[in-house]
Amino acid sequence: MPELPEVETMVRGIRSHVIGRIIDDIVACPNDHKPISIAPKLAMIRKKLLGQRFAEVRRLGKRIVFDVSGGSNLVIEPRMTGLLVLANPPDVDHLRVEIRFQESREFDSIWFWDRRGLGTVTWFEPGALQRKLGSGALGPDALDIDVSEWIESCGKTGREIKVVLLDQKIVAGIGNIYASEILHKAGIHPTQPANSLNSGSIDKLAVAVRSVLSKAILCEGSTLGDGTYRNALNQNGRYQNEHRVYMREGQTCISCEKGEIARITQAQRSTFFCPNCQKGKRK
DNA sequence: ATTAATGTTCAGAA
DNA sequence: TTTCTGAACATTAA
Repeated sequence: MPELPEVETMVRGIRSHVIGRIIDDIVACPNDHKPISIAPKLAMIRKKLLGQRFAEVRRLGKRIVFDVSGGSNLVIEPRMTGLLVLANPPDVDHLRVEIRFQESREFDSIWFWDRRGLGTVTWFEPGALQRKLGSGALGPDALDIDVSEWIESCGKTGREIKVVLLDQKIVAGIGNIYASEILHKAGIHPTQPANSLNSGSIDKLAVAVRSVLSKAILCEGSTLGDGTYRNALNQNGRYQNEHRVYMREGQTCISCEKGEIARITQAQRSTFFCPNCQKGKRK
C-alpha cells in the first residue's frame, strides 16, 4: 500500500522524533514469529548502527532513507504492508524491528510493522546508496517530474500508460492506487500506448500527477478497507474518501455521473477507470 | 476446502 | 536492450 503519499506521511510523522537521536539498539521484535531474512541482516546492521546518530530522514520514491552521521544510510522499504510507527501499531504480532534511542523523550523507539513481511531493511555504506538507487535506477520523483521529462519518457515506449506510471525507472513514487486515480483525473484511458499520447494529454497527465499526489499527502494517504495503513500515530489516512475510481467497480462515476467504473487487469494488477471520462486511443 | 486477489520489487527468462 | 512472468509472504473473500 505505501505509495508516495503514504511514505511521505510516514517520514513527516517520524521526522522530528528521529533527527539528531543516537541509536541505543536495533533489534528484531520478539513477536516476529517468523524471523525471516532480516534477522541475520539485522545483527550486522546493529554493529554498524549502535551509537550512531540519525542526521536526517527522507523519502526516496517509496522508500524511507535514514541518513546516518558519517555518511551511511539505513533504508526501509515498506513494500506491500510495511509501516513505520512511533506507537500503537495495528497489532503486536507483526512488529518486525524496533529502533531504540538513547535519551528518553516523547517517543523512545520507532517500529517497523509489516503484516505480509515483504518489506526490507538494508544498510548502505557511504556512497553505496547512490550507486544502487542513483542515476538511472530510479526515475525523477513523481512530485518533481516535469512535462518535458514526461514527453521524453512516454515517447520512447509503446507500453500501456498505466504500466508506464508504475515503472519506478520512469517515475518514482506512483503505485497501483494512484496510477488509476491520476489517469482518471487526466482523462486518459489506461491502455493507451504511452508513445501515442498527444501533447494535450501529456500536459493533463503532468498536472494530474501533482494534484492527485499532493492532495493525497494533505489527506495523509489512503487507508483501505483492511485498515492496514495508518500514519505514525495510528490514525487513518483520509484520501480513500477522495478516490474516484479505485475499488469502485460497477459504481457510477462520481465525476461525469454517467459512466460505470470498469476494472481490467494490466501487468497482473487491477486497473479501475471510467469508460466515459477516459476515452483516448486504445490498443 | 481450494483458489484468487491485495498496496511492491526484483531476478531471471523471453 | 526491453519487457514479461513468477516468487517473496500473510490474510481475506469468493
